[in-house]
Amino acid sequence: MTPVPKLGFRPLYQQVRDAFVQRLVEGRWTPGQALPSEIELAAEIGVSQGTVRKALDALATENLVVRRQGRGTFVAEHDEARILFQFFKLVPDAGEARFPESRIVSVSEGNAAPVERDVLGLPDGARVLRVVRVRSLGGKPSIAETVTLPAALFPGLAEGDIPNNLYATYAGRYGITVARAQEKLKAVALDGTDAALLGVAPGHPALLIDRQAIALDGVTVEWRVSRCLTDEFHYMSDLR
Amino acid sequence: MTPVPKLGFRPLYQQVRDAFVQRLVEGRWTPGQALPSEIELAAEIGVSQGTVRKALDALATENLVVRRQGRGTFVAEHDEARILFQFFKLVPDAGEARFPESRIVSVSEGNAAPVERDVLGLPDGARVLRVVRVRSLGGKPSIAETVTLPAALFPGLAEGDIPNNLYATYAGRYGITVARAQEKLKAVALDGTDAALLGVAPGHPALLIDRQAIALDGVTVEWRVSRCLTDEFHYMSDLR
DNA sequence: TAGTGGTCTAGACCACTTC
DNA sequence: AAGTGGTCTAGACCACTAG
Repeated sequence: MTPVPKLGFRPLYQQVRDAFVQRLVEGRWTPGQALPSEIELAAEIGVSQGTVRKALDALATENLVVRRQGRGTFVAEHDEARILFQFFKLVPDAGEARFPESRIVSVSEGNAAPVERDVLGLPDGARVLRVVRVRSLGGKPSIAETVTLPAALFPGLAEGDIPNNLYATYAGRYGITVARAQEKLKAVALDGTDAALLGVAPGHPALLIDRQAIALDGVTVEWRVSRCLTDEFHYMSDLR
Repeated sequence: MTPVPKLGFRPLYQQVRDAFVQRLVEGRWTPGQALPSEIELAAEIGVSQGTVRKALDALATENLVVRRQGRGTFVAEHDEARILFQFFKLVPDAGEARFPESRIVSVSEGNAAPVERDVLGLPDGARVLRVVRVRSLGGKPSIAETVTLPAALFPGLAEGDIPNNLYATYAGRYGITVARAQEKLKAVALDGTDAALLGVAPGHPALLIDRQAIALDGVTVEWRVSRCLTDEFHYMSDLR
């Protein structure tokens, strides 16, 4: 007898995890909501409590849910505190991290340029929103950034006020949860435009952050390029 | 009856994990070595196999051991591939990451300056080694860096050749395993000295990386300040 | 074929929160 | 006191590697 090599083998708890992610994608479970207890979920799906536990632990590791002993398991929210911790790595050299304030410079819509289509994975002729804003840390303009979004994903966003906490808005108004982001950092000299926005001389060194934000379903939903003054701030990176 | 609040409660599997880390610190388990099987460890310590498993899984998450199904659990090594993946975040804009070559500029020993004592947690009067080197990526000088080490931890290092892969040497010759690192990034303009080392004009923008490397026992064993050209490279950071 | 880590289950008990 | 997630155990079976 030849043993059958199960090539498509995927552990049960990962299948359960995927099913749970699907519920998040579809909005059946929404941010802040309490999930059913492990026992209930296990009974519903027809697996043991331990398997449900492994699936939920995986989601907790991915910061998609928060587990609180004695209380329950909750869908993670994009509140400022969480974003500050998870997605905002620019902190003061001395003192505590704060969520930056924003001043909108311009909002526009147009046909996606080839670069934008490439980064966001959009088809020819797709339209994008472009938000340019200056963000201040401790009252001082410190970040000049351009946020590029697929217009199709965020209908009506350009008409209203652009909120300060974008990720909370993606989740709350559009049901899109940013699960992770990839950043590429470079050191550059500021051009005249950005220097003026930040109130420094042209040529001033700045940290260039090129970020792609990726939603639960793996789709890139935002391209953000930020130029940051790092005279009194630094980008924090933990390696382990 | 009042239930006793166990303030110092620490799960068994974490205590087991700590005991295993201790073996690593003491060199009873050395890089590359195969650990006893889960069953043997469980029998030796007197806990269940599941508890040993949780402890080993924790160590694997911390990149201190590597688990290979069907083969065993091994102490992680500081080979170039691992360092490249874990501790070296500067990659070419196009193409594959490579381990950089090094050219030593100077090696010196002296009394630790106040900053150095502060960063490395050294007492007054302690001595340090300072290594200045230029590292090349793809044949092009791209990183000028100063590595500062407590002389007491690395006796005789200054006399011999300074190897390219420092972390492998810390582990192999001195039994010191770098477990994690904290990096602070800034954008700066290069001064004349560094610009000359890297073959660019003074004032050229560079990515400043200020790294503290922390050993298994939590002690800071290295302070490294690197100035990196990012014209053809970027620093990769994954947020999740 | 034997030995390893990986998965899955079932059940007992503990720590924490809330009522 | 009840309900939640967290720990610990014991055992069965699976997937992978090596001799």
